[in-house]
Amino acid sequence: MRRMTARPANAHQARLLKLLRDQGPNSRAQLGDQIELSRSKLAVEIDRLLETGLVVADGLAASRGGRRSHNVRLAPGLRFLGVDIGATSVDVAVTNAELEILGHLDEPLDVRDGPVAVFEQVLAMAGKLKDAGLAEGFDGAGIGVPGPVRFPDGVPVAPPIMPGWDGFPVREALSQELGCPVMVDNDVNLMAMGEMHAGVARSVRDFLCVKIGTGIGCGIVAGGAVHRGVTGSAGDIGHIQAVPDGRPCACGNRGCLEAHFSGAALARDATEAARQQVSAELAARLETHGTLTAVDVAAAAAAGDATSLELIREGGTRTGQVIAGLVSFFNPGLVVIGGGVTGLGHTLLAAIRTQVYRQSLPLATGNLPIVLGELGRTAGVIGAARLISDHLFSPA
Amino acid sequence: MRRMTARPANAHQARLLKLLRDQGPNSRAQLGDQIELSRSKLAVEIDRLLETGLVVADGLAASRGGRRSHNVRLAPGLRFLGVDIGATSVDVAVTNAELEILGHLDEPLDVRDGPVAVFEQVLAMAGKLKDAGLAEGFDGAGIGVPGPVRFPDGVPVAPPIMPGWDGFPVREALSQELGCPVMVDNDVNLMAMGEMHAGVARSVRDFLCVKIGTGIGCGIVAGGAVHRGVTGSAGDIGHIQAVPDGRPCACGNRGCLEAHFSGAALARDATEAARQQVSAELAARLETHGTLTAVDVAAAAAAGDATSLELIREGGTRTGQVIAGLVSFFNPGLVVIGGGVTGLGHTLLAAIRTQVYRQSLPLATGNLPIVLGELGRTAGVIGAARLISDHLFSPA
DNA sequence: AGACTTTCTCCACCGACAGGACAAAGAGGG
DNA sequence: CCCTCTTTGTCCTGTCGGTGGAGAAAGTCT
Repeated sequence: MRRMTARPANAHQARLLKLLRDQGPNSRAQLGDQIELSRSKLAVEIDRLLETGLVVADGLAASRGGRRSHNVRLAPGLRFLGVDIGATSVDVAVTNAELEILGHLDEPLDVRDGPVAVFEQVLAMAGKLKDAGLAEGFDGAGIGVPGPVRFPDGVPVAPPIMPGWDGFPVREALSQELGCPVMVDNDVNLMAMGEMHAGVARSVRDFLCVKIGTGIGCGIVAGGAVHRGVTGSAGDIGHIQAVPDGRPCACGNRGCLEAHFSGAALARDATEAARQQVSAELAARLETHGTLTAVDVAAAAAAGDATSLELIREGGTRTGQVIAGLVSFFNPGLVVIGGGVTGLGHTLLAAIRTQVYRQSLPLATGNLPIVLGELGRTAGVIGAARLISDHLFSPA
Repeated sequence: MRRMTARPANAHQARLLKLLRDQGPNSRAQLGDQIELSRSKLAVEIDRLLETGLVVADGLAASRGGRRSHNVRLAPGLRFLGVDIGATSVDVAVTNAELEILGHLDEPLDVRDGPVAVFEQVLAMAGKLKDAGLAEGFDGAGIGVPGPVRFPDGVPVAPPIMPGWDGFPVREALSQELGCPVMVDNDVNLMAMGEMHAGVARSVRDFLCVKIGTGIGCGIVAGGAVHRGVTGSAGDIGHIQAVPDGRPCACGNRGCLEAHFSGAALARDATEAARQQVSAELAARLETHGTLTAVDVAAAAAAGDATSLELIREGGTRTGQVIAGLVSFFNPGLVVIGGGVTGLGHTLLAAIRTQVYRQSLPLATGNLPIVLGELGRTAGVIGAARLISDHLFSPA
């Protein structure tokens, strides 16, 4: 299959492509209702898009009491690759132009193995998806990495948990390997974009997306756009002080949020509790698995283990303290909680909510939903596909 | 004088008006260099602006080796009123269309007297400036109030320190009284806009502006635009918890930043120190003035009083702790410190800097200036004038 | 079958804009 | 003082983007 080469020639075409992406097949009339453009002009632009091959005819729609409309849709052969690299696992998915997931793989991985090893694995996973017949090639790829990224050129900068990645030209290297345009961003930002595109944050223009996995980060969406900060490190809330003179953190300070609550901290606390025989439930799991993770704590809590519940509640409270400050500062319309620890579910959510509603100003919390993400581990890859499609569906 | 009635008819005219506002008189050629428009089209738009009276001819400029250029400038009779209402004082200034201050008054005031009394005073001050021959009327006014504002309609909402203002239609009422368009915003946001227009934050697109006065607030500028949050309360950092189980705060919580450091807290601490005879310097000032304010602490510190220095240092450390979190979160390119306590100067600044540089991530602080505001108490009124001019210089 | 609706296309007209030609006004050199 | 070069500003024409109306195409409903 010939890969996508054309780009929208102007802002109107870009707008139309994004409408078709977000809403699927549409008739000219439906599109005309949503765009400030006369029918005639609209027809011209759609004809041009049809010529480029980005858009194809999609049969007749049902009549609404008059002449039946001719639908158009994005080219069905377009394929985006979404990659979400975490600290200990990676998700790779193929989507069509409407950002629907056609195939999704996840594998364990150690990001500390460095970019070369990681990309070998990622490319192999992409190859598997191709071999399964889901794509013959990719028109674009979005990549999320667990650290700060200099966004314009797609290069990680000084990532604390990714030694060996500093300055590696991710965008350029992958673009070369895949033979298509690539965009790179922080994994948390992509999760936020995913939830904004297809999750709980649909149509919300100002919100925070807190991702609690191995570490803790926060995607910031202001006015419908991701705020990345001047060096791409915005949202790095894991090292905000949550406990004065608290636990030592890898960053050199004490009391960082991440030192007190995160996937890694929770696993450590649980192991400690198991070893000290504080919790029989956890001790049994340690015996079985040889090591404990957040998943074990979630399972133990679900089984009613008091120690696990207390660990989750305390972590939620710490996290809630920090989020409370961010809510006062940023005044979002929504807070989304996601990431690996989402399995901790409503115990965690309740602790966070309690703390935020107690500490933040009533005006800021009055109508503030705090909810779990809706997309789970697909949020990142959908966000990645969204990132590259936003790029490709903009005038060149 | 006939007041401004016209508004720019399109985006080009708006762009030209803003260029003339920010750069003063300009020739067509100079304007053409900064705008993506052909000379012919540019000339047409300028002619139209000349017809409306918003812009006037301003003589010939010096030759640059060829034909001398005909300058144009914004109508010299345009007048904006900038009002910055604080908790205990009010600033009122008149500017021309280039936002240069032609006259400036400040008076003490108690915002708790309610909107009616306050506006009576403000209108009287505006009248004085008129009587001084600085204006015959106003083409627009910007108003800053010390509390959250529902921005689109210019109404304070649930302002903690402004009982009696909740829901008062400030914009509508003042527009009626002054007979000109009015825009209302939080005083901190206006300070940020002022420093962005004419102060230290010129040409910075992402920065924080921390105003420490009676209370503490923070203006947030993201991508060159003020972020106000969904309910207009963004930047309300005074009630972020700075000290776990710290002092009780008026908001009902404990350990709020504002309870530990602000103009009001500092005055209280100083009075306490004077009463307890910890500081002879402060005790003497209490004797003389009957009451102590931040100004007394600043003076005592300047005179070498150890207690005052320590109070400032501790306050700066607390503030720095909170700012450190915000810096990690927002990753700004600049932090501006301003407000009434700016008089505390470099002792305060040093304490804040130390804490931020210690606690925030190196990537976020690596190239982060933390500086005092440059405009002092004019920042608010310049920001207010800027606010209304941005509004008036946009297509209707 | 006829009336009404909805969708889409065609066409004439308008305004936005670019770019070149040209005029005006100055600098500088011989 | 004349000539050339430079810069600025105006005028004119051609092009393109875009609107809105007329009308054809293709339905539904009575």
